[in-house]
Amino acid sequence: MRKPQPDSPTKRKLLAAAQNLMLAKGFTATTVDDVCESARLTKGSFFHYFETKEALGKAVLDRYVSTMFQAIQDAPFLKKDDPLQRIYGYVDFLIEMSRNPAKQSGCLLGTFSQELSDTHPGIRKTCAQHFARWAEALRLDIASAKAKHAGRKRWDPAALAEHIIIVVEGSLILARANQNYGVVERNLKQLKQYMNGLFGR
Amino acid sequence: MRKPQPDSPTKRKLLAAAQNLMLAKGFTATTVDDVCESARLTKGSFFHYFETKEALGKAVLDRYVSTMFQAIQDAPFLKKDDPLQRIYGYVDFLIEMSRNPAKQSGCLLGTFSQELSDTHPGIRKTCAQHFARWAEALRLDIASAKAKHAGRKRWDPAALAEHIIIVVEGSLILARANQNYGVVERNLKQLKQYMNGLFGR
DNA sequence: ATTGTCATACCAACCGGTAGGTATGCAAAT
DNA sequence: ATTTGCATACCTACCGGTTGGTATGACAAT
Repeated sequence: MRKPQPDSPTKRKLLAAAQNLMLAKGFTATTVDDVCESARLTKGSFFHYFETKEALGKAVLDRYVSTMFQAIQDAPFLKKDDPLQRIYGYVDFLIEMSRNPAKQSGCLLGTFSQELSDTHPGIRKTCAQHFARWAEALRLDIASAKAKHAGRKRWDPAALAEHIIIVVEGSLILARANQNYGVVERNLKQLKQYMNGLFGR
Repeated sequence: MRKPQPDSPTKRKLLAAAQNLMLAKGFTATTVDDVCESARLTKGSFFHYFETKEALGKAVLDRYVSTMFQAIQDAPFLKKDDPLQRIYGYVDFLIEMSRNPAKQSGCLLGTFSQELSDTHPGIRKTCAQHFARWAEALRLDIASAKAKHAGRKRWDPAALAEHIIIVVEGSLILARANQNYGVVERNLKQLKQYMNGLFGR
C-alpha cells in the first residue's frame, strides 16, 4: 500500500519545488502546503513519497549537493593536467557561478547548517558530512598542487580547503543581505590573492 | 492602554530570552510562546511590549548588534595608537571570542540575513545596514593602517573590511555544522596570513 | 479478449495541535 | 482617576500528518 517508487517524475517535481522554496525561505518557513501548491499536487500525494517533512529536507539536501557535485564534475577546468590550474580553475568557476543570476540563491548546505543544527541533529550531521566531502575533494588537488609548486612551504592543504569553503559561505551571506552577489566575486578574488602567497607567486 | 515603557526590566528579559532562542533556532522556529516560557511571562505581557513577532526580531537584532559593538569598544586593543595594531588586535579579539564556549552560538546578523532576506524585507535591510556599519568601522582603521604601513600597495581597504566580515560569517557556519568552533580560529589565522601579505610583511 | 488481482499514484476531506494575535480584567503605581 | 504591567482566556488560520477512497496499470488466469 505504501511503497512508492524511489524515483518518479512526481517525486522529482516535489523535490525541485521544495529546493527552490527552501533556498529562498529556509526549511522551517517552507510549509508542506507550499511545496504541494508549487508542484501542483496535494498533500496526500506528498506524504505518499515522503514520510515526514524532515525526510523531505534530507532528500532535498542530497539532491542539491549531488547536483552541485555533478555541475563541477562536468566543468571544463577539471580536465587540466596541472592540479594548481584545477584549483584556480575551481575558484574561477565559482566566480562565474556567482555571476549567473539564475544561481544567485545561496547554498542550501549553509542555510540548513545555520537554521537546523540545533533542532534537527540528523540534518546537521548530513551537512557536516557533505562539507567534509567537499573539503576532502579540494584537499586532494591542493595537496598535489602544493607538492608540485610549493613543496618547501609549510602550510596545511586541508586548512586551505576549509578556507575556500568558508569564504564561499560567508560571501553568500553578505551577498544575500545586500542583495548583491558582487560580494562573492570580490571575496573570491581576495582568496586568490591569498592563494598566490601560499603557492609562492 | 498600550504605551509601554521603551525600556523596562520585563522587556529586557523578553529580549534576552528571544536572543538566546533565536541564536539557537533562528527566527522562524522560535515561537512567541517559547520566548514567554523562557522569560517566565505570558503572551499577554509579551504583546504589551511588542506589536508583532517581527518587531521583536528587529529589536533583538538591534540589541544584539549594539551589545557586540559595546563589547568591542570596551576591548583593550582599541586603545592602541597604531591602527595596524588595532586591526590585528581586532582579529585576535575575534579569535579569543571564538574560544569562549559561552559565545559559541553564531552571529544573529548572519542567521537573520539567511533565513529572512526573502520573507522579511525590513529585517533584511536592517541586517545590510548593520553589516555596512561594521564594515565602515573596520575600513577606517584599515585605511589609516595602510597609509602608515603599506602606502605604496594598491588594494582597497573597504574590500579587506568586507573580507574580514565574510571570513567570520563563513567560519561560523562551518563551525556550527561541525559543532566545533576551532574552525573560526583556524580561518581567522589564515586571514591574518593574507593581511600580512597586504601590509607587506 | 476478458476478467480478476494486486500494487502503486494521487486526491479531497479531515484531525489534533499550535501558531500569532486579541479582548479583557485587575492590581499597583502615579 | 488614569495609566501601566501583566495575566487569563480566547480566536482564527494554518501547521504537519492521516484517513478513506478512487484511478490506473501490469500481469495472470481464463
